[in-house]
Amino acid sequence: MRIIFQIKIPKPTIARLCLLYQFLEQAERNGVKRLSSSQIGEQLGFHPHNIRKDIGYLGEIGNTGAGYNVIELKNHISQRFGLDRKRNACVVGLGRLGRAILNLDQFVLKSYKLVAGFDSNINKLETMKTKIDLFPSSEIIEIVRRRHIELAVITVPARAACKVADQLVEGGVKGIVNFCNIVIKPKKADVFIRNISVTGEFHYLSALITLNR
Amino acid sequence: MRIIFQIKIPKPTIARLCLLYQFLEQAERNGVKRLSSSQIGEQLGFHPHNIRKDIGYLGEIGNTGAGYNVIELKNHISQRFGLDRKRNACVVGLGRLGRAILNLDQFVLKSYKLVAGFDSNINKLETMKTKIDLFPSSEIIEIVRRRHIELAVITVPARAACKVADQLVEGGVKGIVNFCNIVIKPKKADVFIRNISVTGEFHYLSALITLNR
DNA sequence: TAGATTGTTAATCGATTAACAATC
DNA sequence: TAGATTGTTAATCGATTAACAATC
Repeated sequence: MRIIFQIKIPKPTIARLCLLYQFLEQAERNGVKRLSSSQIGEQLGFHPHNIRKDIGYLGEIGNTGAGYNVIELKNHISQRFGLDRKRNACVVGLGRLGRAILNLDQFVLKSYKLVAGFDSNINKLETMKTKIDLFPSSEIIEIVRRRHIELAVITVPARAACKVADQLVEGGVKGIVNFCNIVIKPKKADVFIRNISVTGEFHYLSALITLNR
Repeated sequence: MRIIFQIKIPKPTIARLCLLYQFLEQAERNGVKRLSSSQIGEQLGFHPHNIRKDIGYLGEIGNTGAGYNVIELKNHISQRFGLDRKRNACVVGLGRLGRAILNLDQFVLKSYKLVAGFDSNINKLETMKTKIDLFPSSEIIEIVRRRHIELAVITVPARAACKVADQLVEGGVKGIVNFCNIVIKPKKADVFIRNISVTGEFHYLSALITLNR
């Protein structure tokens, strides 16, 4: 028996295990039953050492000599990382991108449920067709609180993004995916923000290409 | 005078400097002329030490005692990372998300130019209204080659993503933003892939929330 | 059993933080 | 000049890679 609860998992490990989780879902759909650390490393582009070490943080065992059971391993990650919990989410800013995300189907969204969409343009809210409830942005704090929304996607124009983020956090949101072309930094230690934009990703790729790293 | 050319820039540094670049653009728009490492660190959530070290890799100097000139620093990053080069890009998969990206305006896209959209559904190509030239997916390799496309966004259904990526790379694409719910690994050392999905980001945020890291 | 593959400790490598002299 | 802030070296910290005993 091992003592596992207080061990701190490094952030790079968390990121890799999330990737591994997605990979295991694929594998499961394809009917793969077992995978060894070297097979996983091969597919994901990591060293097998690294995979084993990462999995070691879960405090759970593969089968010595026979690799990992795909479903078991997947379940361990989802339990440890809280991916098995249903979480409510919302989208703020219903331009093309926001509407595209609001229309993702439940199969793609997995355990996340979109329970609200927000936009500052009230006319837009009235004319839009969607199964998800829509509200004016002025009601963000209240609705987030009432519907226990933990996660949010921001797709408003850049200048409005910071204010929206503050309101979401005030309502109780703990995680934000910010798709605006702007860097938002969390103001509270228990709130996490991912700043993602097509241009930002293009910049990073351009840098890698240029430096050939 | 310093010898700077052969110094290898660590990946975390590249990522931070890309973030810094975006931040400097904001600052410039807001009329900010100078920034110190502690001001930058404050805004971006890094230690000033780290900022200075990172900037040090550019082999260029701030003003001792007076911080960094916003425009100069921005230019150094863009030159070193090749962000000043115009690069052609394309979008493969013209569902809602793909169309949203295809319609991003040039102000948001900065130095990147979308020069082609692809979809396997030819009817869709004929009925879509857009200023960007559209082609059937079967022509990816040819068009990518002919139009010197370096960057691509993939927004096709997950099962088609790998094949699309292979074709893009064969045509000469060097950087891919994959928005599918699937992990694609680059098959050539000089090709870089960013796997991004709303669900994947939600997973990572959920893990951080659950582990409170 | 023999081969394969894990889990874990140790060794290396790299990145972050600290400190301080240089200097505008 | 004095205060502020950089650039850079050194010290610490953390993560990755290597190696190997344990074991299915």
